[in-house]
Amino acid sequence: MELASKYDPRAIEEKWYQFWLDKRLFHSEPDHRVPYTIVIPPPNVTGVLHMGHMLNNTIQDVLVRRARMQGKNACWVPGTDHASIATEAKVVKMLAEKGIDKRSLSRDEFLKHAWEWKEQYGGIILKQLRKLGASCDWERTAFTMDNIRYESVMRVFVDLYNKGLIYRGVRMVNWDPQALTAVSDEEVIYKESHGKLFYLKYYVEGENKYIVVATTRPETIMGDTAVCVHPEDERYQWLKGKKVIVPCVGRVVPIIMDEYVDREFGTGALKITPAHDINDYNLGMKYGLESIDIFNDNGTLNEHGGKYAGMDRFVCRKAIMKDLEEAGLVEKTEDYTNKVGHSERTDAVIEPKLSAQWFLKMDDMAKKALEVVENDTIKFHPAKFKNTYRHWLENIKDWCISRQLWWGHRIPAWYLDVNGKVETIVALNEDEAKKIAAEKYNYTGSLRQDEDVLDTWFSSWLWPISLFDGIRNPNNEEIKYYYPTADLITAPDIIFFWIARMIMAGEEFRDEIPFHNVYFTGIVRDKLGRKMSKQLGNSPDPIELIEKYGADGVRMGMLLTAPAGNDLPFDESICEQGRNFSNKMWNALRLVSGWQIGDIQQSQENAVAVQWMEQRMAQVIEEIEKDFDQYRLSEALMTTYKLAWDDFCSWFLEMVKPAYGTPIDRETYDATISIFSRLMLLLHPFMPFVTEEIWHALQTIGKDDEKAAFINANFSIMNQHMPTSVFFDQRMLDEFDTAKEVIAGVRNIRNTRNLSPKEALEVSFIASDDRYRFDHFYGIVRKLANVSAINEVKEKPSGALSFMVGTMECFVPMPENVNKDEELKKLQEELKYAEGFLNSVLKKLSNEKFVNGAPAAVIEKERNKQRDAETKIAALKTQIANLG
RNA sequence: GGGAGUAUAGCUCAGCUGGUUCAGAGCGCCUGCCUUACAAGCAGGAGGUCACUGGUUCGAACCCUGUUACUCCCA
Repeated sequence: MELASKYDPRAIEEKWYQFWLDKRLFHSEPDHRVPYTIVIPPPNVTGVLHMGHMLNNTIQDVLVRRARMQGKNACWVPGTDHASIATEAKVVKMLAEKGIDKRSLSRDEFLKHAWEWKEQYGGIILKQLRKLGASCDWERTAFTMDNIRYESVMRVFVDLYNKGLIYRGVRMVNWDPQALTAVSDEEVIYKESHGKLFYLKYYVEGENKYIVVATTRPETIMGDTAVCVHPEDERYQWLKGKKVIVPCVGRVVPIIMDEYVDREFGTGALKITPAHDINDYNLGMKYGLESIDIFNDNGTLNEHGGKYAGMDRFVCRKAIMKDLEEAGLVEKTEDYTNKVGHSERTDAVIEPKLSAQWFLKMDDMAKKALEVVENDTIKFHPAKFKNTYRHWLENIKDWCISRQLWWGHRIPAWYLDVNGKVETIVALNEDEAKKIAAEKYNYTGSLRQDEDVLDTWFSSWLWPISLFDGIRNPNNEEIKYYYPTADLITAPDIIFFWIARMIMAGEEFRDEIPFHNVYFTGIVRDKLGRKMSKQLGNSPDPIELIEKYGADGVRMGMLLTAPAGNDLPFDESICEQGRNFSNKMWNALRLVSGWQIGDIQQSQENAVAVQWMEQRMAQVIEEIEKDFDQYRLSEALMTTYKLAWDDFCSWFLEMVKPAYGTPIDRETYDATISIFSRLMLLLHPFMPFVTEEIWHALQTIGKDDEKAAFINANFSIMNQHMPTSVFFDQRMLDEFDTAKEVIAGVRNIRNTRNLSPKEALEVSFIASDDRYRFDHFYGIVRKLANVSAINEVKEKPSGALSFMVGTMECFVPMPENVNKDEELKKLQEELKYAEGFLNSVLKKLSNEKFVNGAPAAVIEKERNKQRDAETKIAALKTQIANLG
């Protein structure tokens, strides 16, 4: 069969993914094997694949595929989350485009549209993951709002409510006036913004004096109910006990004195608006101030806004400043830069707002969640994220879990009026609630369900448990088998949103951690170090990248520059390296598949080549295993890459490659196929497609009749056993390293002296010491450096060029055209370096403190260095003398 | 404002417990090659005051002081 000289991934990748699916090779069921479980960080159901997903899921796939090949029962569970705010926003927009106003719909009607939308457009991302090669168990695909997950959330809510951990209260929340919902503290992004600091005059009641108050938000003066100064501020002692008039509004409010005030900021006087600032709110509680809410939910002013009622908050700011100016109530205006909170979802400026919300108490859960990370029951890779984690958990606040939306898990709380008092019933469903109403309150009328839904994270925090139905059926076989999961792979920006809370849920509902290791990926940035985002348009389309470089190429590109926890400056050209590597492997296959096998004896060189390659492979496998143990995936890949490209292709194949038109012996051929196949196994987790293709080809070379049967069987590289490290002969590897240097030395001389590679050279050497013996490799040196003879000599042959391998001097005959001055110069430079080095060693050895203080082994090493340097210097001096 | 992290070759990163000729890898770059698997390639080569400063030590890229720059998190 003829193979194309360039590897074309397209058809091949599609073919094998379908093959894996057809044979259900990704599917897992509990059995006697050791489980290896990963749950996917559920992407937003509205999302499309971006580079962050590519990185994240490539890493997961590498780990899962490796575990599977190590004989574990690997299970990677995929799914999506319902993303309340994002999805609702999309559906509202879609409806608006059809001319439908959300407000004209009932809740049920709206949800019907939302589900339709989800069925039609949601989850594209999961299909895209297939192109990447993700070996997810698709039969287990879950959604945070499917039946099992929905009911799990309900149960958890009821349970926590009954434990007294969930409560409803009026609190200051982060209000998103665009999405019309509260968002959690974690969903607020603070951005630097250039604004103004306005200095306003508050006249003292009944006097012609005033106090100046600085504010960035003059529109909130409608809600002012006090002015606060520091009790020790000498400038304001005269105000004690007095009242001031809020400019424009005319309201008379008290002066309060509290140490909270920063005397350095502005004028040291602070206006207090308890309804619209969290700190003001706290002061309001402390001093019993009135709280006047001046905003509507959409960020316009309400009836308390007086003449500004109905105006948007930012329009109002301008209008009110104009009026204040005209009334002479503005002292001055300064430019001012401060951090303003924006909604993570809509980017709207967050409005602190008092409202009734549901909260989950965090104190006890936080304690447990912190402990298991602190004591390494759960390991973080890299460990530096423990600091961030600790800091958050030690300063944790209760979690606001309600959202004023329709799309999501509706809060299972029902209200009823009993003797003019509102009672709350929390139950799994309305029937249960009615039962309770009847039993507890003897009430049989209708109930009113809470209008709000739960924060999306309130379902994702259960993910590792609810995926295996462990909330509803805590003792089922699957949860017992798959939980706790092995590794969680995610970006550090959701360490609080998700990771911490999953740990809490694990402890709370299963009394067990949800995973053993957390691998933090970096954030994918562009070449300029900017975060990739839709707005900037600096993110390449992953699907286009895959079409261009192949999934294998892109996977390799992503992994190569992605050490754990480090940001990843992504440049498309690194995918090229991956594509080139696929091509290299492909061409190795082309070479091997073209070999004719002859009925001949294995040569000594080939025998040694095979032996050496086996040793080298064993050595590298050990390194790879170490890399994986430490979650150093990019290093593991680079190590494998070099084994394949350098050791296997550049060295081994060149050693055993038969001359054109001649056959190879059976023994070497079989060994080559075996080594090549194992190489593909090692590489498979990183590059699943090309390795499956080549592996299959290798098993069936020259056996066309067996091919079909082979494919029909469930043979796949996926479930072969990953080679493990075995004992290897270090001496042999060292010997080869010497041979390699001899070969490089000869090639270098050819290169720099313009000697044809076709002309054979004779090499001789003086072995000063046994460390540099390379007896087994003479034949290989002859073949790879085109050397006609290798002779050990006692003295330097006359008329020869030389180079050194360690302390061994090697010689090749001096070509005619050699430039003696240049040779001399080179030798003298080398000599100078060697003498300098010797000096530094001698200095150490003549230092009494060193000789007395350093361990014996270190001193011995220094003495060896001294001897080596002296040998080398002597050799160089002779060479110089001979030349001159 | 509080906390954390990073700084090593042109770029992206390794460098473990301070001690081999320890200053490394990949990419890029330079030179020469279309040598019957591969130019998506082969062979060879050049590149660094380990951010700066002071200290500890017989010995520092590594430990400690301070400085600077950048990044992230929290308020």
